[in-house]
Amino acid sequence: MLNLARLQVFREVVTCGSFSAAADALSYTQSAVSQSVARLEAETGAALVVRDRKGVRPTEAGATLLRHAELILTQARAAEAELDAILGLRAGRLRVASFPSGGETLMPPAVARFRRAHPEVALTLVEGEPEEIGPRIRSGDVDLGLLYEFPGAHRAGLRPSVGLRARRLLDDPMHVALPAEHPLVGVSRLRLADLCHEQWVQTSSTSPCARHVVRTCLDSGFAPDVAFESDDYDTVQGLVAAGVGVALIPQLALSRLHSGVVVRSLTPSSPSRRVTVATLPGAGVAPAARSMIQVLSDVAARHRERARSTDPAVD
Amino acid sequence: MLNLARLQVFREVVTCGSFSAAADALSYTQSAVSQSVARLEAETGAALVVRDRKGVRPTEAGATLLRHAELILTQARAAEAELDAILGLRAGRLRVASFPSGGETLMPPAVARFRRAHPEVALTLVEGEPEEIGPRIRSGDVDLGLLYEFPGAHRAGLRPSVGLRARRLLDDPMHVALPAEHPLVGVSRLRLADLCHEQWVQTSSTSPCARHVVRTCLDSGFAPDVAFESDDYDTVQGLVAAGVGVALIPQLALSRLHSGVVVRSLTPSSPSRRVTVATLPGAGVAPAARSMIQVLSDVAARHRERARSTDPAVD
DNA sequence: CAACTACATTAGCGTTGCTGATGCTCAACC
DNA sequence: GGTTGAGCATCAGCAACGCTAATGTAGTTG
Repeated sequence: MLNLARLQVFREVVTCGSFSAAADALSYTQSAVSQSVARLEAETGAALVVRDRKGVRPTEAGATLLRHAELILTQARAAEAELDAILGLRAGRLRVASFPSGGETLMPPAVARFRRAHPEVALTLVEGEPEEIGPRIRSGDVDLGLLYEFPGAHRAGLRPSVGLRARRLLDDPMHVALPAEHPLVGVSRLRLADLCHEQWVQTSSTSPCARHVVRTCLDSGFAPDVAFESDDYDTVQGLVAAGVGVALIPQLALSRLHSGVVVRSLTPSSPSRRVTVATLPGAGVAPAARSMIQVLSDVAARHRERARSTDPAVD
Repeated sequence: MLNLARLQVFREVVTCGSFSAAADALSYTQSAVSQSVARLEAETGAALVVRDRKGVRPTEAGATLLRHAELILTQARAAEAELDAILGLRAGRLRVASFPSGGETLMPPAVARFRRAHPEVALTLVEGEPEEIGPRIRSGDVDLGLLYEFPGAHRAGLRPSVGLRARRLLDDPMHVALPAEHPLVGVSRLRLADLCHEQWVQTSSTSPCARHVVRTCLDSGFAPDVAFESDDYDTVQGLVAAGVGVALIPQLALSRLHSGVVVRSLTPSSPSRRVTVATLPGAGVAPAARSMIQVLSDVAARHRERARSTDPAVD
C-alpha cells in the first residue's frame, strides 16, 4: 500500500530536482528524504529517480508514479478540505424532525437563526409525532429531533427518547381552553376539579397528550367525559369555540388563538409536557447538530420569557 | 496527512457495517480496526462512525470521507498497476538512439525481436553520431544508445560514452574498399602500407572514423592522400566504384555492397571500431532498456557468427 | 442471571520514520 | 593536485506507529 507522505516527499523531490532542496522545502533533513525515496523505490520495486551529480531526475516509472501522485494528493487535500468545511459548518447538512406544534412555533425562529449563522449547511425539517421521531433518530434518518414527553409516561410505556441523548428545552404547560361565553371564564384560581362536569374535547385517545389529560383528571378525582377527539389542535380550538366542550391545550399549540376561545391556566399548577431535543447518544454529534441544539436552547429561553409575561391566569 | 492503509480499513468498516466483520475481512484483529478508526477520527477531528449495538454506521463526515477514500484508493491501485505494467514490460516506452550504420544493420532485427517480445512497449529510434548520442543519453533524452568508439580515441578527445554505462557488443572491422578493376584486388595478405600511394575517399575529416583512418595510416608509415570526403558510406562506395580512390569502410556499413566495389580485409588485422550499447550509469536501468540490451547482445552475436563465415580476406 | 456479541482499552513488541553525524563521489577552484 | 563544496548514502538512536493478545464494558438474548 502506497504511503501519501512518501508520495508527497517524492513529488517535492522531482519538482525541486534534488533531495537536498526537497528536504529544505519540506523542513526535513536530506537523510529523511533519501530514506523516503529509497523506501518508495523498494516498495514499488522500480528505480524512480536517476541520481546525478547535480541532483536527480525521474525515470519513466518515476514520472508515471508522479502523475498518479499528483492526482492522489489532490484528492486527499480535497477530502481534508471537505471534512474541514463540514466541521467548520461551511458545508454539510442537518436533518431535523419536530412534533407539529414545536415545528410551528420553536422551529421557524431557530431555522432562521441557524440559516443566518450557517447559510451553507443544507437544512431540512420534517414533522411527526414523538413516537415516530425517536426511531427516525435511532435509524440515522434524521440528525436531530424535537420531542415532548410527559413526566410519568415511562410507567405507561416506552418514552420516545429512550436510548437517545435528550436535552431539556422547556416545560410546555397545558392550559384550559373554554368557550368565550363559558361561566368559568371569570373565575380566578381555576382548578381542574372545577371542570369535572364539563364535556371534553381532546386528541385521539391513544396519543400521549390525551393519555396525560385523562391521567391528570383522574388524579383530580374525575374521569373526563370526552365528547370529541381530534389530533389537530386548531380543530380542537374550533370545537371548543363552538361550545362542544372544554380542552387542555399545550401552550405551544396556542400560538394562533381562536377568537371564540378563552385560555386559562390552572391552579395550583398546569399539567405540562417536557419539550426536549434529542440526538443519537455518544460523542458523535455532528457540529451542525450541536449548533442547532444551541440555537434551539436560545429560542426556548426566549419563549419562556415571553410566556412568563403573558401567563393567562385570569386574563 | 491521511494514511491510505487507515482509509482502506475505514472503507472496509463501512462496507462491512461493523469493526469485527471488517477485521475478519482484512485479517486483522478487531482491536487493530478499532484503533485505526479511532486514529483516523483523531486526525480528522470528526466522528466518522456512530457506534451502534449491532455495529457502526458512518456519520455525515464519515460518508464524505468515504466518498473521497474510494477515489483515492482507486487512484492508488491504478498507480500500482501502471508501475507493475512498466516493470513487467506490459507498458511504457523505450527511446533508442543509434549511429547510422548500426541503425541500419543491428537495429532492425533487434527492434523486430523486441516488438515481438514486448508489443506494448512504445519503441522509438533516432539516428545520430556517437558524439551527439552520448549527451542525449546523459540528458535523459533517450534511454539507450548504440555507439561506437575507437580504441585510443581517449587520447584524441572525449569518448562519447564517458560517464555512461557502456556494454561492448562487437568489434566492427574496417575493410578496404577497392574499385573492382583495381590491381590490388588479386593480392592476398593485403597490408595497409600497400595503399600508401593511393588516393583516399573518407568521411569528413573531423569525424572519428576519418581520424582513425588517418591515425592508422600514419602508424603504417604514410599520410593518406584524401581525394574526397563524404559522411555517407553509400556515397563513399560510389566514389570508390567510380575510381576516385580507395576507402576504409566499417563492415556494418557494407551491408549493401556496390557492384563496382571489391572489399578486402587487411593483414595482419583490420583496424576496427568498438560498438557498444550505453545507458545512464547506476542501478536505475529501465526494464525495457535492460531487455533491449539483451536483445542487442543476441543480435550482435548472430552478426559476429555471420561475419566470421564471410571474411573477405581474398574473396 | 448467564451467554453472546458488539466496541474499547491496555500492555507489549516489532517496525517505521524521523534526526544528527559521518562517509563517499564528483566537479570546481585555487 | 589538493581543497572545498554540493550532492546522495548510510548508520545509530529514539519516538511514534501499528499490530497482537488479553481484558474490560455495555446491551441484547435465552
